[in-house]
Amino acid sequence: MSGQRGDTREKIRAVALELFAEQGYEKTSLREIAERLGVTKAALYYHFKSKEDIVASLYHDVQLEVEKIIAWGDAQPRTMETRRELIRRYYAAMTRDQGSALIRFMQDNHTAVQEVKAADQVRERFLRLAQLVTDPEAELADQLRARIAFFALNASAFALRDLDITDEQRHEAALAVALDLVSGSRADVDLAPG
Amino acid sequence: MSGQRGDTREKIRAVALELFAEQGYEKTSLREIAERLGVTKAALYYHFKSKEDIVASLYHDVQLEVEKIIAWGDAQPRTMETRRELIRRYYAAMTRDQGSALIRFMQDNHTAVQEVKAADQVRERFLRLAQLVTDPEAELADQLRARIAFFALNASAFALRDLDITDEQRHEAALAVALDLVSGSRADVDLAPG
DNA sequence: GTCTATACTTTGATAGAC
DNA sequence: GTCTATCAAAGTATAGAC
Repeated sequence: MSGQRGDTREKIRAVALELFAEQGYEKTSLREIAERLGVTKAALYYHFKSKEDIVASLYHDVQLEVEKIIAWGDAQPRTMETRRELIRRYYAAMTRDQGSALIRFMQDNHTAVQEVKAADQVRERFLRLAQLVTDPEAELADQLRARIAFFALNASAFALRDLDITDEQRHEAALAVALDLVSGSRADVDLAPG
Repeated sequence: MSGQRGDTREKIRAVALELFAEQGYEKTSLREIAERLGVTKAALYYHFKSKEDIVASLYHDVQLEVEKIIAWGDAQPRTMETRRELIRRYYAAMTRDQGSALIRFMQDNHTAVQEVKAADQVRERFLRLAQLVTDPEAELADQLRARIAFFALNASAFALRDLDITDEQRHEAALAVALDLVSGSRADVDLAPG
């Protein structure tokens, strides 16, 4: 109750993320967000200059998160173990607090918010992440396999939703598959870790 | 059958798919579709009872396509070769004529059109497809690996878009990775960190 | 059966009062 | 910092022309 000082903006972001993740960006109206907060639509426009500006601020958080992982990766030797650690760090980021909701939302709505500059930047960072786990000398199929690792983490919720398993079991399986994918081709089993 | 006047509905579907795929479902207005066809918005409401009804009719096509593959798979012995052939048939369906645009659109906009019953049915059919390539006795990670095969086909365009390759090269790599994923576990690889 | 004219409702957005 | 009032454009709906 104390201090609705500067946190109205944060509340808007929280409610928006919740509703966006639940029903999609376009299906969520500003009236809905405002009503949930007990304010008027116009009040939102004091804190954000547009609806897209709200979603852009959400994307910004994802970008910072991915940026940290890339910065770490850039400073490492380009070894297999670095690649595997990149997967682990991405996995950690997307399972931590709201990271999952954010990344899932971002992936789900990537056409809806196509023109947002922040979204483009995030996509660009994802590509950088993909490049970090890719050996450009490897065969195309092997490069694709490594990059698909990130999608395996993201897609696991949908791909396994008919199975009666816990979130933890799913997370564990997703990480195992992702690490497997990034670890090289099936032909060359001699790619030892480390 | 396709007389001069029965095909307005088809023209609407074609223009809608084109615009939806290009700029997304929500970003495409009925006015835009109508103008492109030289009719009024209201005319669309004679052929379709709502905007969602248009997209539902598009989803219906995808559903029929996937349904055919499932029907074939259900009639086969549940062998490894059947699973591999399921991947090939799905790959063929999504690279044939408009199949690619349809499936890509569907994947890109799956939150935007979440409440469309047809979309739910398509998602349900995808799950059925996933089950057909899954050995329920296998370890969870291996089940996920097999199911991720479909995502590898779908995600290859995004995952490799920084590489200077032809569509054919990408398709070939995607198919190779998908067949690899569906072909079983990689128990021989050590998944523990360094 | 096929479409237009018209109007209704809700959306994202702006201006100005308190 | 939030409100009221208002806007243009969107999706929707129906009456009626041909």
